[in-house]
Amino acid sequence: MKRPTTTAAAAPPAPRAAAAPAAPKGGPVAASRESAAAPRPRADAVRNRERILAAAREAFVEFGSAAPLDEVARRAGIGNATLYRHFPDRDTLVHHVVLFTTERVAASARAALAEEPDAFAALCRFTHSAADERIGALCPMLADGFDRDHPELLAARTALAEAVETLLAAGREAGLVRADIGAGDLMIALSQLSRPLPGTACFDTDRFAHRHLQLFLDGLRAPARSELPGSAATLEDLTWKTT
Amino acid sequence: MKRPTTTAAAAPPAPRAAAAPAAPKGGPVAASRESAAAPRPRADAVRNRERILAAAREAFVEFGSAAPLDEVARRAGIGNATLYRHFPDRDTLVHHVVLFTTERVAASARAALAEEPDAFAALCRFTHSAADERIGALCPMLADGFDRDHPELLAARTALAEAVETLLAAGREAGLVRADIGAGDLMIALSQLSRPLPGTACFDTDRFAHRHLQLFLDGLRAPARSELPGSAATLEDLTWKTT
DNA sequence: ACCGAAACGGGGAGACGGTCCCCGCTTGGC
DNA sequence: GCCAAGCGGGGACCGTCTCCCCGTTTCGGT
Repeated sequence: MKRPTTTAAAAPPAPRAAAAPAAPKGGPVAASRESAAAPRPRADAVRNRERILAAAREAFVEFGSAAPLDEVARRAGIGNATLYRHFPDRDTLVHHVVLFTTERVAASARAALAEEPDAFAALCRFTHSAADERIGALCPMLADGFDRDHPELLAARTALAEAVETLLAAGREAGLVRADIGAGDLMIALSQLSRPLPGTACFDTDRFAHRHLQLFLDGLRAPARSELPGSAATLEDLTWKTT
Repeated sequence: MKRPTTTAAAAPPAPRAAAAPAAPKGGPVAASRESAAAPRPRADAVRNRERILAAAREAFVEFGSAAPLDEVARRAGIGNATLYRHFPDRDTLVHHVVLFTTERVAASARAALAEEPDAFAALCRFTHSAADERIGALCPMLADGFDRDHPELLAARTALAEAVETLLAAGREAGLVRADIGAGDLMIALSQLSRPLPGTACFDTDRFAHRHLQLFLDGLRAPARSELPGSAATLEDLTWKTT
């Protein structure tokens, strides 16, 4: 859960070796001039990059997106200079953490949908694994200066939205999920319940988070046991927010 | 919080009129020397004191107990000097906010218990009104330097604990609340769901909070719809926490 | 095994933001 | 109508975070 060793999480800031064969042998010197600025990054640099993203994700969930960067570096077990070398400023780091997390959560939604035959079981599996993936790290996206409309993010967010909506729709159609809730309701409550209580790195969040998520999920089952105040929260309700 | 000035956090900054008749008319000058320092506070001072407590409660829920004090003053609609005059340092303010909130939440628990015939309805009423009372403002109590054992707080906390336990026990005995949850589970989830999402003073928390609380409450009903991981959280689990 | 270059870590200057005090003005209360 | 308690704004101090500099280590190719 804490080790993001799985996929090639995001577009690396150091342009990857994608264009490797682009440089013809004939002119290695000329190749180094412009397009072929892709000297495959060192193994330890890649490892550190992933450690930083994982550490930042935890720290952002705990302290918000204003978490001290030196603290992030400390948790990642690296020097602060290394952090700044990989991500020149805070905005860049936040951007990549959000992207990283969005993609991982979306992947877990698709996996749940594909692998669980029961629609409600799929919803449960997604919910618990999104908590483990620290979906709360997406909250900085709602903050003021964040570039919500960056193409990379837009794509990732759309994919996530689609997966979650599908998951919920399946549950509703199977008559297993009450009809008066929206994907926004799930995402908000999920973020809230999986966050550590403020000022308390101390007692382990996870022990309680999964209990309370399960209780919440029990409340989502059909038939509904009560009437809800207000109206269902859609995912648009989350991204819009007019400051 | 950072400064261990904790010692005197107790003394009420504005000695109330408790000792009002202590000053005999015969010697008003002599009276001002020591014991009778209880000149009934002015009406506007009392009003400001309450505004500060209310504003601080909101700010602490939103930013944690490290919220900028100038921000608290701004929300209270007063100058910062007035804030410091009422509460000489942050610890004192936090102390009084926690006390204030604890007492109000406990009162609402007792009211729910006394006035609602149905045990589950009482639990619902308490839950929603605790959210309105910003129970999340009690979280600073879990922070590092906080003097949890101050007599005033201890009494208030005990009263709150007793009321909540009674509320839950009534629900359990009536067979309306599942048996595998503790008061700690309720209080934690309640705090979490009623908190604003970080970095977002923007979209109104309350609109969603009550929906999600209601969903959570639906999950608390008997019969239980699932088996919970871990074990029930007691209220001791909340106050202990060994840093 | 060796070498060059890429990557790393620690320490510190600068800047930002929060705390808290000082002093002239306003307002409540007798 | 008096006067003292209470108020508000502005600013100096100070702790903290950011970000850069430079000597050292480690990777990866030959």
